[in-house]
Amino acid sequence: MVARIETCDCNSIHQDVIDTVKDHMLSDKKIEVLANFYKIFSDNTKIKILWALDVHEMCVCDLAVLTNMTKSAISHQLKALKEANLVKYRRDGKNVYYSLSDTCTRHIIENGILHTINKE
Amino acid sequence: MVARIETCDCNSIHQDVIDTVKDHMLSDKKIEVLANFYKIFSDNTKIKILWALDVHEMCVCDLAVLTNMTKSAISHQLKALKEANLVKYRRDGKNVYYSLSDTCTRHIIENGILHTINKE
DNA sequence: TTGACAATTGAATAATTATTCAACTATAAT
DNA sequence: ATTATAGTTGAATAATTATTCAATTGTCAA
Repeated sequence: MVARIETCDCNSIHQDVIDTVKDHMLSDKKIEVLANFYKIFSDNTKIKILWALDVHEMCVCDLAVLTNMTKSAISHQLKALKEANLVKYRRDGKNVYYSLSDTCTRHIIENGILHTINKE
Repeated sequence: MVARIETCDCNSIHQDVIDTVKDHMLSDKKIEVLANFYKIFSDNTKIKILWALDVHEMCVCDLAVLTNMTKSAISHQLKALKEANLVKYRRDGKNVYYSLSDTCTRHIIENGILHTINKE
């Protein structure tokens, strides 16, 4: 028997509505994965990096100059993008060149722009 | 004359690439607005609320019970969703009923699910 | 094999966002 | 009017995420 933790002191809950919604609810796992996916696109730096890489592959240093940030900061961000499978890389001598690994990336960004077109 | 703050000590920057990318870059404003838009979808609670409201309009208390969170926490989240113009509300007596104000919301979520389908 | 430099890493710090808490407003019923 | 309940609010706190800093790795050239 699990102790139910009350977070709500309401009397007028609509239990039928809650039940219906629960039946149609996404799984916690799906929500978690989805939130993590959009988390990438909720950061200015990451969007900038992704958009730049869609134009041309770049090394860490190029990205640092472009964004006026340190190589370390960029490297940390690229790590997150790698873990999300959004970028790939190749080493050439001392440089590591990054590029997009997923064609959806541009669409996600463009789609977001469409939905925010009147908000700038 | 603006003092250039050096964030990079590299010698091997590819200035041609940086220039090309700069030409195709999104404006800072667009990136900002876009990041703020996706910020909404980068939070588990907000996704849960939005998905629930797509199924049926709900009062704050219903949402609190559904998500097992306090009314206050839900209310704060709803405020953010209101400011993003994603939800609308109507008062009926002591209750305030929220619903989606933008049909794009479900598409954004479903689109995200498509892109993360193999990651759960 | 040593020096130089691009890149990465982990830990510390800074910045941002979510939640809690207590006080408050709005509405309805007595 | 008073009381009860739904919802909101602002400030404090907690939790999360980004950036900095210092040290380290990998590669190349001398």
